[in-house]
Amino acid sequence: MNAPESEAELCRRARALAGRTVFEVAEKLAVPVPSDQRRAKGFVGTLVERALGATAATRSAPDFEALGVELKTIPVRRDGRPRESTFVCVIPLARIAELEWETSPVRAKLARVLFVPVEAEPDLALGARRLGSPALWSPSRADDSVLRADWEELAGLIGAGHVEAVTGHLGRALQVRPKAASSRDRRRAPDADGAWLATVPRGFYLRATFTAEVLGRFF
DNA sequence: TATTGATCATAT
DNA sequence: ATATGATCAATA
Repeated sequence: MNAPESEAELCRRARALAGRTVFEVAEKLAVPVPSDQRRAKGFVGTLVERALGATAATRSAPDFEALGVELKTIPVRRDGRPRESTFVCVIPLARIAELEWETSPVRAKLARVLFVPVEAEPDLALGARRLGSPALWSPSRADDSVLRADWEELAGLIGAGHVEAVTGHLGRALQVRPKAASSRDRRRAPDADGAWLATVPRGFYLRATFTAEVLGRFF
C-alpha cells in the first residue's frame, strides 16, 4: 500500500478497515496469519501498518512520516476498553538527564497518534479478531500536563541515578517497565554517585487506564 | 481480575 | 546490538 497523502486519507483508510477481521486484512496483503500469537506479538501492529501504507516500518520516525502520525493498534475487550498498556518508546537511560519534556521522545511520539482498536479476547482466534473504529488523537492541554508531570518524576529519578527505584507502580498516565528480549539484557544507566551501572533496558508505556479515558472521548 | 515484570519476532 | 511491533505470564 502506498503512503496516504493526508490525515483525511489516512482516516478514510482506517475507517474502511473497521469491522474487518485480521484474516481478511491479511488475506488482501497475501500475508499468512500466525497460528500462535505468542510467537508473533507484533503481528497485528505490523499488519495494520502495511494495510494503511505506513512508511517508517522499522525506523525511528513516525509511522506516517510525511503526516507526523504514529500508529498504535490497541487490544480491546468486548466493551472496547484496552486490555493492555501501550508501548511508547525505549528510555535513553544514559542520556535522559540531558532531556526535557518539551523535546523528549515521549512527547514527540505522542504528538499525533492514530489508535486502531483490535478485539483481543484470549479465546478468540487471532484471524477472527475484528478491527474497530479508529481514533486520531493529540494530547489535550490537560493530557500534556499529566504526561509532563509523570515524565518529570520518572525521568528525574532515572537521571538522578535511581533507576532501580523506578517500578511499574509509579506514574499516573506514563509508567516505566522492562523492554527487553530477556531480563538478563543490560544497558548502562547513571548511578547515584555519578558513575554507571548496568540495568535491564526499560521503556515508557501508557497505562491502560489512561488510554481507556482517551478512547472514551471518541465513542 | 488488574497490574507489573518478562518475553517474542523481525529489521537494520 | 538496538529499535520496531507489542502480548505473555506471574504476582498481588
